[in-house]
Amino acid sequence: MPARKKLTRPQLQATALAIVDEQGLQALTMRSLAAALGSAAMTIYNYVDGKEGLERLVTEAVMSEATWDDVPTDWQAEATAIAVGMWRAVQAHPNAIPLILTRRLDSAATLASAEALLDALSRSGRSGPELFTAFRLVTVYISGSAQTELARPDAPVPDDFPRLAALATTPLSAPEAEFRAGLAIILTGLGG
Amino acid sequence: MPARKKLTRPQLQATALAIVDEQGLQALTMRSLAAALGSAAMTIYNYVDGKEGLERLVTEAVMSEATWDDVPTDWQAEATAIAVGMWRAVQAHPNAIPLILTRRLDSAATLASAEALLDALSRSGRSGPELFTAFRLVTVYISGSAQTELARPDAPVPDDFPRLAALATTPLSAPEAEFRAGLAIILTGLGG
DNA sequence: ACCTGAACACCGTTCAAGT
DNA sequence: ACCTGAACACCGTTCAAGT
Repeated sequence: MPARKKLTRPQLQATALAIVDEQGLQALTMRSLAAALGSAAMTIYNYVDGKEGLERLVTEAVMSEATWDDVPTDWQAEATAIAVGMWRAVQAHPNAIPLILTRRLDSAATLASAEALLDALSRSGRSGPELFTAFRLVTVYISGSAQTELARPDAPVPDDFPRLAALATTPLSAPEAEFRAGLAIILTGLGG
Repeated sequence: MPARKKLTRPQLQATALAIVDEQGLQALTMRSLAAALGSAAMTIYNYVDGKEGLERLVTEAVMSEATWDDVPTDWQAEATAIAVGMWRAVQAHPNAIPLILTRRLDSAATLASAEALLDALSRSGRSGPELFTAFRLVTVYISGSAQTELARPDAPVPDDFPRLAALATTPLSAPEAEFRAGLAIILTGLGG
């Protein structure tokens, strides 16, 4: 009588993401996930390759949420649509952002978005190293944008930095508008 | 007879960074740092605000290494020099990159670089929200570039992603050349 | 003031035993 | 095959005691 599988990977994935969304990244442990699923801690190891595999499950879940309208347009509009789709997926799970920033993103879902973006960028006429540079620029911008707070320190800026202090008082536009504005500059540089 | 200070913050900082550089991020613990300094684990708490304060010490150490030549030139050349200086500081400490990506960078050293970059960008004629967007774009590109591997998955790319597969075989230019190429596109978009 | 060892409440993971 | 509890080797941090 071989033991039946008690859980499924999608089940782990959904529960793990829920824990991260609701209680933060540090609340996701082998033990907490197992408890939420009503099983023993060691059971998780039958579905996932250790803690790192569990974290990969979370980044996959986030990136697979990326969607965009696929109406045929010029390459800039399409690249924008895909980049915004990926950005929105990340922003929907702020607690997972440190994972997105530090883990390798090579799930099928992420690769599909990357392939679509690459296709759009190739229609700018680039190929080979130039295409690679353009692709890297846009993807780096997407992931880097996840960490918006980098630029805006939350502690008061010392007086010796007048330009930063002035920046701290300029009104913010909405996060997505800000993301689109930076992206538009990149696309201009790419020959928009 | 009040107890004398046994350690100094710069001493902690240098030792912590050395541990990260030589043994990786996971090797930096309160206990390992204390042992390297010949004192008890709890002593560290007299110099630093817990583990998070210790990590801040490391990011400060890395970012304070950023330098650049300050010869008067056009704003694009100056922005490039500063950005490359920051990029080099980060690349010199690859094991610290996850910390750089996820921790708030508000040490005086980082703010000084940011102020200089902002000054260069303001000479493009921008101010207010437009200056903010330009600044955010460049800083996001710098930090995002720390994670170069994002774009290039190390596992073989599945056949359903032909463009990514093709990209995986295009020759790499040197990392700094790649960084500069992307930055040049951004500066073109900013009206180079 | 600053230092320290012991103890506490956690981790991820190994191991041996169950079905 | 898959599940599980106990145990191991760690963490960061609290506490009480030293100087």
